[in-house]
Formats: sequence, structure tokens, C-alpha cells
Amino acid sequence: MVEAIEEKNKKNASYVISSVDRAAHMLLVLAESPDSGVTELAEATQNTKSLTFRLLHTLERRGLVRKDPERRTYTLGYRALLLGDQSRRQSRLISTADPILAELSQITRENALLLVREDQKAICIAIHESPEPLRIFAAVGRLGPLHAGGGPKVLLAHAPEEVQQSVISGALEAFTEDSISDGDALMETLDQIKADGHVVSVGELDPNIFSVAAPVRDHTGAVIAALAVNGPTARLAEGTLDNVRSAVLTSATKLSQMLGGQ
Amino acid sequence: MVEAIEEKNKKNASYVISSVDRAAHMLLVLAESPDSGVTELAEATQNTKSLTFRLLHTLERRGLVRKDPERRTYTLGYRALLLGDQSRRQSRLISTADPILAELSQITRENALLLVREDQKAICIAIHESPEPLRIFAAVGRLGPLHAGGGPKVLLAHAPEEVQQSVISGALEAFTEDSISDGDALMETLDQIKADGHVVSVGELDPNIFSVAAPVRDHTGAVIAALAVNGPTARLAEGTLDNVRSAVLTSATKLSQMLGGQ
DNA sequence: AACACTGTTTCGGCTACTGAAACCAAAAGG
DNA sequence: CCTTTTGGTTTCAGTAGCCGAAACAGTGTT
Repeated sequence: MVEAIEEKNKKNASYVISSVDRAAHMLLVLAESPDSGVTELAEATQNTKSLTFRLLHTLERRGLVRKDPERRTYTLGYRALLLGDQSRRQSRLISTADPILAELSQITRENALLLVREDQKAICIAIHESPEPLRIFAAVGRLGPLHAGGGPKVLLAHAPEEVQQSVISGALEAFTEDSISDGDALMETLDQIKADGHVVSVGELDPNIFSVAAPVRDHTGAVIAALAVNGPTARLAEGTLDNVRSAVLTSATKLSQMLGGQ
Repeated sequence: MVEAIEEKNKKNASYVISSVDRAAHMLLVLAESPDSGVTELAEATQNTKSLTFRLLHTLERRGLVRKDPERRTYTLGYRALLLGDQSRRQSRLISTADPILAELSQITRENALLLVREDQKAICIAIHESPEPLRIFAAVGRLGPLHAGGGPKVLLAHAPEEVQQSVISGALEAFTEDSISDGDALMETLDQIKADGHVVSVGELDPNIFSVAAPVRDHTGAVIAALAVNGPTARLAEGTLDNVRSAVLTSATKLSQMLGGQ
């Protein structure tokens, strides 16, 4: 499997321009660890200090990175706001999902999320947060595994077979006791998800979090996203689960229709 | 002489990695013109097709760019959401201003904006939109001139002298009939703004838009941002202007206090 | 005052970036 | 249905400019 990855890398590597790749990587690292210095970032990205300094300098000129002149420390720049905002605006999926997520989070009083698959990762592309003071923290744009959690498993269940195989044959990290770390068990779950049209996942990524998710389809019927609700298991009483489940399902079909309609 | 040349070299080319710079530029261009093809972007960025293709390919691998496989067209990727979101979260200025902007837009029923200066440009870093159906479109993260509009002029008025000189001696583009395109007149206005502690600007960037702005100061008393309200001039009745003005002023001082407090 | 630490600058070698041009695939047009 | 055009992908060789190493310069610390 390492071979496969290397093969793939080699195949694509010809068109990757490495300094740009490193710059992109550094931006993403900086997003996760703000207020870092040159040395710190150099270590985090495995680059030399010189290169790190030059990358930061270059990105700063474009406003994507901001330097605190006193503390000698770097943060994402304001120009990055444009990228995030425009990315959101440019996505038809996000804009049509937005009101549905708002409604869903209001009905269930929990976080409502929209996720898509990117290669072998899940990425959350929109959130409406629970109105309750106790709620799960979730950030837009962050990558997560495909084999754990409600939304991710829905995405994996409807992913092309080669992706499923690749994920299953990889290391299935166990985040909690209830994580699925066995390939066969995972495959069964995926079949179940396809049969049920939704999934309820409890404590897979974090012991105190549950999530209910259902697939979102485009006009061809292909699954392009997962709609999910997550919240603290403490709030998961008997009756509420059914309510959440049906709310998620109706929201997902409604969103699918809106996407297919036009 | 020699110094000047050295200075110029230092500022222009010294530590900039050109491929990274071009990549950053391309991302920003892509943000403004989504769904573009390789050729189109190559023209827009003045790069060759090959380079454009390779840049896009590289950025795509990092999720910052997304390719529509059917239409052969590129858009910002979902990973850009992370950059925008984290940039917002990481800014103390934005997070403290947010509730104030919300309140201000609710009181005035117009857009409430927060702007900062970046080099010789103004950039809007936060917006709360008017609840009215008719409202000014404004995007976060976009750059604008310093010499036209309420917020920008406040920023320019409190900018270091070299910035003022540089802006004034440059080409003062006239966007409307009411734009200030004369250097001396602009300088007078700036003095007036500093004396008044706020500014009312009507029809400078667009004939149908007014704006009221006031400076935001940090704990040292330095002006670090401008708080502004803008809306359609059609809604600018006699009495309302005073209300808007006082709302902006109280909001700006409140924000300054909150920033200075800690 | 010496030290430790991080950010900045220099410099030569040589990688890997670059532009030009060929090559394809798909759409437009006749 | 063939031709033309347009736009995306791939190849290739030359050398621009990237890169790491190491010296240097600030800043805070013991």
C-alpha cells in the first residue's frame, strides 16, 4: 500500500511544484497553530529555517500571512478571509444547504453539519451550531478520517470501491473503545448504512459524542455529501433519537431534491 | 543612490520565492473569478499555460483548489474554508468587534463593517449585514482604495505620514463625481477627520452609497481599524444621519475600550 | 557579562522550475 | 462527417533561481 501511494505520488509528482506545495502546506499548518515563530514552523513543517522564513515573507506580501512585529510571530493574514468567504460563496452545495442546516440545528437543538469526501478524508464544509450552551466544537475546513463518525462513514459507504479498499486496508485508527478498527466489521457497517439510508454513531471519535448522518445526492443520484447532526451523548435520551433521526432524514432528502431540481 | 537601489532590491525581490508568489496571486485571482479554465487564468495572471496548469495541479492536491472534472474548470477548494475560518478566529480584533457590529447593524438597520489598512489599501475584515432587503453588497477580505469612502479615509487620516504622502502623490482614482481626486483637498479632509473623530462620506465610491465611519484604537491609543456603517443614500433622511453617527461613535469607543481593557 | 535563542542574511552549487512547443481531446462549425 | 478551433495536458532541455548550511545580528535571560 505504501507502494501504491508512492506510485500515485510519482505519477502526479511531475506536475507538483514543490515550493508551492510547501507553501500551501505551511499555510495549513499555520492555520492550526497560530502565533508561531519561524523556528517553530520550520520544525512543524520539516523545512529549514531559511525556507520557512522565505515562505512566510512571500505569503506576507500577499496578505495571506500576518506578522506581529513585536512578538516576532506569524498568523494567518486577513487576505485569507477572502479565500474562505469566496470558497463558501462559490459552492452551490454550501449555499443551498445553509438554510437547511439552520433549520435542522434549530429543530434538533444540536450542531448540524455538512461533510464531503476529499480523497481519503472527510471534510466538514458547513456548520450551524447548537443553540445550547453545551455543544460540540467543530471547525469548518478541517480534515478527519473516513472510518469513524456518522458523516464520514456515510461518505465512505458511498465512495468508489477503490477508496473503500484503500481505507480498509490502511491503519484504522481507534479513537475510542467503540471505534471500528477491524476491516471486515467496517465493511459490514458500510453495507448496513447503504441499506438503512442513514447511520447512528455513538462514541466513535470521542466517547461523549453521538452523531446521526444521512447521504445527500445530486441529480444523478450519486452521493456527494453527508448531512449530520452531532451532540453530547449526555443529551441523547430515548425519545429524542427518533426525532433527530427523522429530522436528519427529511433534511437530507429535501437538500437532495433542491440540488436535483435545478 | 546606492542605498536606494539596495532598498528597492530588499523590498522587491530579495526573499520572495517567485513560484510561491505566483501561486498566492493565482489563488486570489481565482477567488475573484471562479469557474475559470487554465487558459483564462493564465491570461488573467500573465503566466504561461504550463505554469498555470502546474500551479493549479499543486494547489488542488492540497485541497485549496477544486477542479470540476466535467467542465474542466477550477474553483477555490474546501480547504480554503479552513484558512478563512481560522484567520477570523485568530484575530482578536474581529472576535471582539463581532458582537458590536451585530448590535450596530441592528440599531442602524444598515451594514456595519470593520476595516483595517494593509499597506496602501483598505481591507474589510468583518461585516454584519443590514436586515433590510435593499442593502449594499460587501465582501470580506477584498482590497479597496484608501482615499475614497468613509472607513478608508479614517484609516488614511491616521496612517503614518509616509503612507499618506505616497497615496496622495499617487493617482487618486475618481470613482464618482464626488470622489476626492485632488491631493490638497484630500489632505484637508484628513485633517478634518482627525479633528472631528469621525467622517460622513456620501457617494464617493458609488453615487448611491453613503457611509459613516470612526476610528478604533488599541490600548496605546493608536488607530488600528475603522468602524463604519454604509447603506443606500436613498435611506439617508435628515434625522437618521444623526442617529447613525452617534451609534457609530459609541460603538467605536466601546470597541476601543474593549480592546484596551485587557 | 556571558549565554541561549530566534530571526535574518549571505553564498555557491545544482536542483527543479520554466517557457516553448508538441500533443490530445473535445467542441464548434461547415 | 470531416475540418477547424479551442483549450487542456505532456514533454524536454537550459538555466534561473531555489535551497541548505552556516554565519550574523538582534533580544531576552541567567
